Amino acid sequence: MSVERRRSLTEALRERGYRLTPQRLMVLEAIEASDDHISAEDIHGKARARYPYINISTVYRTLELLKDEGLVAETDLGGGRFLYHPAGKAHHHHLVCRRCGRVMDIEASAFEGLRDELEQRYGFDAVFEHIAIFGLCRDCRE
Amino acid sequence: MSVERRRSLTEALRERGYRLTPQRLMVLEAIEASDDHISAEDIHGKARARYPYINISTVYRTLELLKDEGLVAETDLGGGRFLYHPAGKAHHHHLVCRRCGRVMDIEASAFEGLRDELEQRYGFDAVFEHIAIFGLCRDCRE
DNA sequence: GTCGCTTCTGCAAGCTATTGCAATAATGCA
DNA sequence: TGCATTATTGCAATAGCTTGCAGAAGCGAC
Repeated sequence: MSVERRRSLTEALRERGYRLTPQRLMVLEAIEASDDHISAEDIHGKARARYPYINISTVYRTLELLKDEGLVAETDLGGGRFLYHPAGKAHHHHLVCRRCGRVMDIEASAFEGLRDELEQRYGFDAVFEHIAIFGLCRDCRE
Repeated sequence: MSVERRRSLTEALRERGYRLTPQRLMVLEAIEASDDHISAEDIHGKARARYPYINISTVYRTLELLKDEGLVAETDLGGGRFLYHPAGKAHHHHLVCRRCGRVMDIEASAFEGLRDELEQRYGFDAVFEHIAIFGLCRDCRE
């Protein structure tokens, strides 16, 4: 994580009365260092390699904070645990194949039609955040 | 539960090599007796009122079975636990208001557009089962 | 630098849900 | 009706995540 990045994070947190702690930095860096989605357990493992005393509950509390700040996105891809990744990139969603387990990323624009429909029919302002949709991928449909 | 209903359930289970046990009947009846969605814990409570030795793990395993059989639908409405209801009625989904907590039922047809889009763009056969969509209801949008 | 306020952390306990295993009981067949 | 087979149950342990609380530490003021 760059120095500029860290400074902006410090300010972002401080504006809301949060503090910048080593634990929080380690959690965020573990997520940013991951190419793919990463689980809370793996984040804990990476952070503990640098600071063995960090507790898993601190990881979960930090993840909640980073979610609220919009820095990290949480997704349930159906593996019995939540996965996390940086929210900075363009919003996207996931198609999870129930047979082969493959996860495809799709553009958020796929949901625009549904969003408009829910708005018009029910007056509902839907928030789509890293949705996972389950089903069968092209290859597994035979 | 009517006698006819029970007989068809017996046959439905037996066709697949399952057995009809008192525990399974109690779980299913608890769900059917509930007007609304009901949690696993509440199902366990109702069943235990009739048979105090039934174990919570039996409830969960029965729920899994009933889900597989298509008799019961499971939904995560965001309260930190899953909720269950009979699947016999028309399929529907849920709009959950993040502010007031209100849950609106919506028709499954609202998802047809999205389904078609995922099929055409990605060749993906999406399965929408009692989806919960979070956002803001009409009243809470101010 | 250091003092004090308030947030944050680590620990332990707790919650919902799942799983391995041995005992139990439902079903088919003689 | 009784027996053998095999699904099912209850128990206990476990996984993932959350929460209450007391001590630790970040941050601003001096």
